[in-house]
Amino acid sequence: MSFCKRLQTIFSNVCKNYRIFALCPCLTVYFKIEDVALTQESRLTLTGLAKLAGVSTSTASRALRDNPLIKKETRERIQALAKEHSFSINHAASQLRTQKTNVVAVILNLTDHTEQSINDPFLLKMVSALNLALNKAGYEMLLSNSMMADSDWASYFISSRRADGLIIVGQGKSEDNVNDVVTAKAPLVVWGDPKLNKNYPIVGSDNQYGGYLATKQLIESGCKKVLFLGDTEHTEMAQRYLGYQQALKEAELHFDPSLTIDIDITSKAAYEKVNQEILNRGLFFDGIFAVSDMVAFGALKALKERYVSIPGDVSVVGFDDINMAELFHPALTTVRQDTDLAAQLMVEQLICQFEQKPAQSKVLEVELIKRRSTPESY
Amino acid sequence: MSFCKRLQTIFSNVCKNYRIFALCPCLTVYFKIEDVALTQESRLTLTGLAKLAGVSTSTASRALRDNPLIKKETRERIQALAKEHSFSINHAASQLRTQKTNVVAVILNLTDHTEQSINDPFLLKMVSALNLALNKAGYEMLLSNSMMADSDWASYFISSRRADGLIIVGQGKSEDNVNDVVTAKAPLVVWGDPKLNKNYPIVGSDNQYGGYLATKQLIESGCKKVLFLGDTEHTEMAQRYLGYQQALKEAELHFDPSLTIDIDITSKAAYEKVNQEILNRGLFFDGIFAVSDMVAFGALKALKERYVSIPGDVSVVGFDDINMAELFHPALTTVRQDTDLAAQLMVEQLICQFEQKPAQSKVLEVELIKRRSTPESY
DNA sequence: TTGAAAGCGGTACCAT
DNA sequence: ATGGTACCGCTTTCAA
Repeated sequence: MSFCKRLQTIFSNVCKNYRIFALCPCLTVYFKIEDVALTQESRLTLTGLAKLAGVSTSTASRALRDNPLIKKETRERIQALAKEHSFSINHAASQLRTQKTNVVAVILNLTDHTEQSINDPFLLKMVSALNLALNKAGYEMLLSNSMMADSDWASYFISSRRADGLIIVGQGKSEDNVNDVVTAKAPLVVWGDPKLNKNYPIVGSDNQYGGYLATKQLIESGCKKVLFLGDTEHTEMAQRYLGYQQALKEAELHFDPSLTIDIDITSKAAYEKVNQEILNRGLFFDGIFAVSDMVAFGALKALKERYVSIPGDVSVVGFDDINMAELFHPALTTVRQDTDLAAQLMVEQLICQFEQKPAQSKVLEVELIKRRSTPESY
Repeated sequence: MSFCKRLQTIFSNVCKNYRIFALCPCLTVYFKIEDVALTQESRLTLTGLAKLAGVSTSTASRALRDNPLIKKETRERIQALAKEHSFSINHAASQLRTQKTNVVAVILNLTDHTEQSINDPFLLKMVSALNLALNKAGYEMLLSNSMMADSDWASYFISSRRADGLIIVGQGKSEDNVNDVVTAKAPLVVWGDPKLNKNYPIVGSDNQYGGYLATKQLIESGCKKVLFLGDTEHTEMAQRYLGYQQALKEAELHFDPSLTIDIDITSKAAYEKVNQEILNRGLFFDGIFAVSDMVAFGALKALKERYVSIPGDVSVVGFDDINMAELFHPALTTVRQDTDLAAQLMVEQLICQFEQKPAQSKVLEVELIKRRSTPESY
C-alpha cells in the first residue's frame, strides 16, 4: 500500500467527514465530504449547485427561475454553472412543493362498442396538435388510453397529482366518466359537441353547419338522393345528421329515412355496408355524405370496386379533412375541422381553469374544401 | 356575534391547536386540529387516511401497496377506506422518495430537413403501439416532440426525473442527441436500424430484407426498370436501398443510377417529383419501390393523374403497411413492419435497463403483403 | 405486526 | 440582495 493510500485510509478512519483531495503528502488538501459530494456518483442537486456557486439554496433556486430578486450577475453566474454541469431541477421535488405538475393528461375516450381506435387518423391529428399546443404553453402531455386510469380519471390523474388537468378527446356515447371528473372539480376540457349545454367547457366544431355545408354541396352538384353514412347516436355525428336534414329541407328535397345508413364510424364498416347495400338495392343513391373522411374512404373503396364513377355516378363528401383526403384519388371533398385551432382553444380553456378563471365552450368554424369527389362547380 | 361564535373565537385564541367541533355550549367537543384535518378542504393525504383508519402512516402506506407484512385484514380495511374516499397516492411525493417515475418519455426524433412530421401515419401507429405496450407494463407515456427538450434529452427527462427512460423513435440523420443520452447513462431504446452496431439497443425491422422482398416482387411481376423512390441518406432507408440493389443483382438486372430518385420522404415530395420526372423523361420505368407507404401514395397520385394504369403500366410496392394501404385504390402491395411487436420489444429492452440487466438490439422480421398495386401472381 | 422518524430535493416565507 | 428553515406527502429503516 502506497504512502498516499495509507494516509488516506488512516485519515478516513480518523474523521469520516473529511476526505483527502490531493494525494501528494506534502500538500494534502482536504474538504468536508459534503463539499465534494459533487464529485460523487450521486446526481447534482440544487444544494450541490448552490454549494458550488457559494450561495444558499434559496438563492440558487431563485436564480434558476430567473427571479428578479436576485442580482442579475448572480443569476447569470448560477445559470451558467447549471448549464455547465447540465444540472436540472428535480421535477418531483418541485412538484411536491408547488403542487403543480405542468403536465396535462390527454385521454382518448373511445367507447367499447366502436372499432374506432387510437389508430384513427383524425384523433391522432388531434393528439399531435394538442401535443404542440401544450408544449407551447409550457405543459407536457401525458397520453393515455383508458387502460391505466380505467374510469376514475379524476382520482388517477388529478388527486394523485400526475397531471394538473385533463383534456378528454371524444364524448363518445356515455358521459359518466366525464361527470365524475366534473364532480371532483378537476380542471377539464372536452373535445366534442360545443352546443351541448354542459357544466364543463366543450370545444368542438360547428357540426350541424358542417353537415349542412356538405349536404348542400352535394345537392348543388345535382344529387337528388343523398345517403347519410354514419352513426346517428354519436353526439357529434347526430349534429351533422341534423345539418344533413336541414340542407335537404332547404332544397325542398324529400327526406327519405332509407337513405340514412347507420354504421360504426370506421372505413371497414363503411366499406362493407356500402358493398352490401349496393348488392341488395342497387345504386339507389347519387351522393354520399360520410360523417368522417375515413368512412368516406371506405365508401369510395366499395364504389370503386364496383366501377361506380366518382363523381360521375356518385358524389362523395367527407368530414375532418385529414391529410389523406387530398392524397386520395379522387381527392376528397370534405369539411375541414381546424385541429390546430381546436387544440389551442382547449389548452387556453384549461389554463383558464388553472388560474381560477371561468372557462367557456367554444364553437369552431368549419370550412368546405372542394376537391374532386364532387363535380367541379360551373 | 352568537354565543357559539364567540366561544369559538375565544377558544381559538386560547389554543390554536384545538377547534370546537360541536357548537352546542353544553356539549362542546373539541379535537386537536390535526384530527379533523380530514374535514378540511385540503385533499386527503396518506396521513389523513391513516388517521381515519386509526393506524400509522407506515401501516397505511404498506397496506395500500399490499405489503404482506401487514395483516391481511388490516390491509383490506385500509384499501376499502381508500376506495371509499377515492384517495390516491400523491405521485410526486412517492416519486421523490422512491426516485422512480413510472413514466417513459417517447421522443419523435424528426430532423429539421425533412417535412416528415408528427402527422406521419407510421410514426403515429408506432406511438399508439408504444402507448399500449407501456401501459401494459405499468408505465405512463410522456409524448414529446423535440420542442420542450430541445436537444439535451438526458438532462430534461432523466436528470430532472420526469421519466425513468427514453424511447426515441427514428434515428434521423444525426445521432448527436442520442449519443448525449448514452453518455449520460440514461436508459434508452431507439427505433431505427438494428444492424447498426451501436452502444445502445436499437429495435427495428430488417430493412434490407424488406427492400429486397419489395424489389423482388416487382421483378417477378415482370418489371425491368424499377424505380427506387426515397432518401438514400436516411439510415433505415439506406438499408432498404441495399436490399433493392441486392434484388436487382440477383435477377441479373442492370443497376441504373438514374432510376434512383432521392426525395424527402413525404407524399407531397413523391407526388411532385414523380410528376416532374414523367414530364421530363416520359414513363421511363415500369415499377416503383417506394420507401414508405406515404411515399407510395404520393407516387400513385401522380401516376393516376396521368392516367398510368396500375399495375398495368407501372407496379408499385410500398413499405410499412399502414392502415390506409389496404384502403387505397388499388390496395397497396407493401412490406409490413410489425409495430405492435416492435413496441413490445422496445418496452422490454427498456425495462431490462431499469433492472440493470443488459439490453440488446432486436431485428424484426418483415413480411410482404401482396395487394393490387402489383399484378396477381400466376 | 405495527409505529416513529428521517429524509427524498426543492420552494417560499421570514429574517437580516 | 441573500440566507435559514419549515414544510410538501410519501417510503422505509429501525425499533418495539
